[in-house]
Amino acid sequence: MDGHSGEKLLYLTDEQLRKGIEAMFFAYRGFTSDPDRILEKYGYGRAHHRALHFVNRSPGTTVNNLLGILGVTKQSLNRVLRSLVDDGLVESRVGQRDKRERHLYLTPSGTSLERKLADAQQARVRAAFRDAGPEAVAGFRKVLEAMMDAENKKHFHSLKE
Amino acid sequence: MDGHSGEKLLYLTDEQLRKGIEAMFFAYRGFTSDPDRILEKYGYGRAHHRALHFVNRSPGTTVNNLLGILGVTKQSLNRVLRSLVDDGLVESRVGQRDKRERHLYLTPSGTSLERKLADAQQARVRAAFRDAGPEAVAGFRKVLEAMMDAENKKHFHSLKE
DNA sequence: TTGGAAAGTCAACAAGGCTGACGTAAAATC
DNA sequence: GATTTTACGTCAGCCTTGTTGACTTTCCAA
Repeated sequence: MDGHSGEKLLYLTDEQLRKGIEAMFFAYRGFTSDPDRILEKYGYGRAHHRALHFVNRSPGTTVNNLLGILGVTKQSLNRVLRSLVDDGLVESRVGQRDKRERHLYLTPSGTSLERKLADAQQARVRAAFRDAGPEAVAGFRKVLEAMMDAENKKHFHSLKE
Repeated sequence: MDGHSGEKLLYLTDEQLRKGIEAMFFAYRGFTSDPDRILEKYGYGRAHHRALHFVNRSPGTTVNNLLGILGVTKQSLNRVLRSLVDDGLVESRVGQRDKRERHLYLTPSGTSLERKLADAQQARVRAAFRDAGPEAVAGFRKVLEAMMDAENKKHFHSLKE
């Protein structure tokens, strides 16, 4: 028996894993709650937020690229995208080189709502980061990245910074 | 200008906050994907997983307590709970002291499915924890806890170590 | 020139949230 | 003892957001 190695691996016990899993569950609820409240006032949902976020992050992205990032069907994305285009928050431009493609951009009102949602969400994350400190934040990022699928990790790294 | 403090607060810039937010989004997808695949085979969804998880964690918990933890309406929970009871995974016992209450327990088959789901989810979390190391895990937990609502933090701490 | 990729659309369906209303039993309170 | 509150269940209906399948149009590229 090696008491030392048992001590070192405390964070891998069933109990600790369960607590980590529960932490993800409860934290994710807080994570989405502030934007959710704003979206409700606009008659939008989380799917609209995600679309606005990633279009803002990669202006000119194609629908197909967005599908890969969001991991939903085109029918599902199209419904969300259509309402955003109809409401004048997103502009869909036919591709120059390849006219089958649609390139997506936020309009000024789209940018404005995205900013509002990001502010709300960032306020909570900023507070959490500040409270936890830089080393905790580094650990947080490290664990989250290790938790991603290979596919999602690719998308994650393809986004700037 | 203070270059030093700018350096120290790098993790609070807009870019870093956005990356933290995106990390949560992509990681949460990985986090739920393994149990989701198992649930599908049983004709269940994430809501069933959550119910099984928390009933397992607090055997004998009341419906009302579970409602608080899950943060959904009783109609929504009831639909899920009914199917689990009908399928013989959860047992609902009338309270001894207060007969209005229903106390919830996993049956052997309920325990078995919960174990299977937990194994799948824990495998990924364990691998992520192992890769990231104990200090990263501590930071991960610290940030997640700071991200929770007061209400959720209360629920989180009420669950046994 | 033709095959296939990209995009859009229609229809139908399911999970899982929600509100509102109603009923029942039991506990708590007046 | 009568009334009110609590805990739970249930019916009905609605919404968002995911799914599959089928079909069309456009248009690049082999």
